Amino acid sequence: MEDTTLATALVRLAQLVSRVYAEVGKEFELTPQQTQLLCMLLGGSTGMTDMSRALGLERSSMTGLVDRAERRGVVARVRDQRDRRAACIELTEQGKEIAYAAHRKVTEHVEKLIGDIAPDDRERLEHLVWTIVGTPAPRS
Amino acid sequence: MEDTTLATALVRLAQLVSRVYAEVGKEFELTPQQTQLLCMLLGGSTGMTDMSRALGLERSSMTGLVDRAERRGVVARVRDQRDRRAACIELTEQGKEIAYAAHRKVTEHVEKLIGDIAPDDRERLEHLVWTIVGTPAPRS
DNA sequence: TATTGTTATACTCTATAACTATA
DNA sequence: TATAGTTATAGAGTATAACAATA
Repeated sequence: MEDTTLATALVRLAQLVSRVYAEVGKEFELTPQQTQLLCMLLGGSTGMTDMSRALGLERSSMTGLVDRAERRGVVARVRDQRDRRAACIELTEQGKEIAYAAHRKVTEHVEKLIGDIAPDDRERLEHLVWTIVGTPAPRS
Repeated sequence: MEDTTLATALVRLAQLVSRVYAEVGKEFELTPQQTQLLCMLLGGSTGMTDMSRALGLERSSMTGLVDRAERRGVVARVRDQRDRRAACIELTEQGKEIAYAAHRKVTEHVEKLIGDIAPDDRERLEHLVWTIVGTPAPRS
């Protein structure tokens, strides 16, 4: 009756990783969602609609998320001159520092989670997971 | 500048799995958290404190979560006769049905996510992930 | 007309602190 | 005293529907 399938293992892994966001965020007095937002913005600034798609949220939910992040001084809305409806969400200087630090910590925690697996296994795992998430690591 | 590390891949994987819970939950008119709660209870009934540890939540947060799940008729609090402080959270009949169905759907969605990887790779992945999450699959 | 983003509203989720009841 | 769970409170997260401004 014990469930030992691959799917269940991945679900468990995902839960552990999610908790990393919560723990790291706490160190910076950020919520898990704000931490995720900041890490995402390290990949570049984008508009509200793009971000809501990337995070799987409604646009109206993004408004609140960005409002609170802005109030904390980690992001800023910059109005686009070409399309005056659009807003570009950018990291502030403080936001960049926190985002870098948080990203580094998330990576550290996840590495600790992975533990000491053999380099061969590690490479296989990396390749397989990238295959699953759909953006395979470029052959180096 | 593109981040192709294993840690980043796992973070993405976690986000995809989280979304699966949200999507599946929606089909049953459950929130992602309620869906997770129900799936967890398929493993057996437990007390509030145990559950809060398992989910990484405060006990007071559990109270609310269980309140709402109870109001929906999917779980029930059963008082322990030996320790009259303790409450055992159980799935109702309807809760069991929904939990089974939701668990099946979650598995299906995750399987779809995994896609068509070779059986060999699949087995390797399964073994590696169970090693990481700490409850290795029994050698069958 | 379609799109971008916001507002209004109503829940759910979560934590902290203080509490009750039982052990 | 310690533990199991709840309540009170406050804030964060989220969705739906209706809206404003711009394209």
